[in-house]
Amino acid sequence: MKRFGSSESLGALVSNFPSKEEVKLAKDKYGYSKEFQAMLDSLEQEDIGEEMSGKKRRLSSEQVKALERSFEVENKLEPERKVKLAEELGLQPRQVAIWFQNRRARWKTKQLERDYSVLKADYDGLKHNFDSLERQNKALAEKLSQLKAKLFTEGAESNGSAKEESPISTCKSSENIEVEFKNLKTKDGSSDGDSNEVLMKEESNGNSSLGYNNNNNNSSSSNSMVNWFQLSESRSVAAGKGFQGQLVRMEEQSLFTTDESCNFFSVDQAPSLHW
DNA sequence: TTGTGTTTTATTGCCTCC
DNA sequence: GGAGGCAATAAAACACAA
Repeated sequence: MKRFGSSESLGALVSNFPSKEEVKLAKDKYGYSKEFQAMLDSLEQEDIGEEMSGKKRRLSSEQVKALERSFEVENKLEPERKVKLAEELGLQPRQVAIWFQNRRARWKTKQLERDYSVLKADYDGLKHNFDSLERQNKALAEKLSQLKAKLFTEGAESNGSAKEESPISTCKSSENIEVEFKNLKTKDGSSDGDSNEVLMKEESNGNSSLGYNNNNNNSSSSNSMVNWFQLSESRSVAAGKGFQGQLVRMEEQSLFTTDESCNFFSVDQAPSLHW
């Protein structure tokens, strides 16, 4: 049934046109004028010629419309429906089957294109976010080294009077850093209660899923640092997912060793993200 | 008009299911 | 082993710029 001879396929090609018998019958029945008779004869010759050459013939727009409607209902074709459709449209059942097959192939291609654009949009969004976080991370690292340098010089100045005091390590303890950030926050006039406000602002900007507000990139580094903490606090409440969520949880659970807090902002050791 | 790219119709070969 | 589906492909029909 799958394989068919050339006569069957040719028959399918000309199936939606009047047969030679039909043309002959009409001539006998209606007795055409000489001119019309000649035209019919030439048509007859053309018809035979096309049948012999086996040219493809496109389906009419009505036939295609009907097939499309049927495809929308169900893209697979049961034998009964195939025969019924073929009868309704004056086509061979095989033509209907082929049309459905090709139509499914076209649909699949389109679907792949749609899936691709969705995935690409997702990827672009994530990449944009990642770049933004990377920039922020860099700025924070720079600020941290500035603070460390400042602290070192202050320590050196006061070192003359308190030599017995334990030397300041190259990296501050996490408690000291925390105290310093708290001071910074109070200097900026912000309080803990502002954290939700930042989050809400951010979410109202349409960055609710992952994003930082990129407009913050040009703000002063102390502001960005404070914002970072505010965001961290807010996100621990908002149960952030993935990378950010992990950072917040680490902070909450005091998982930072002194060394870790030193390296935390290191751009060279950016966390690897498994997409 | 013609060359070229795209779409549509049909064929072939292979695979799976019953 | 027959029936039907799918991927790859051929070839005709069509669209369109030059």
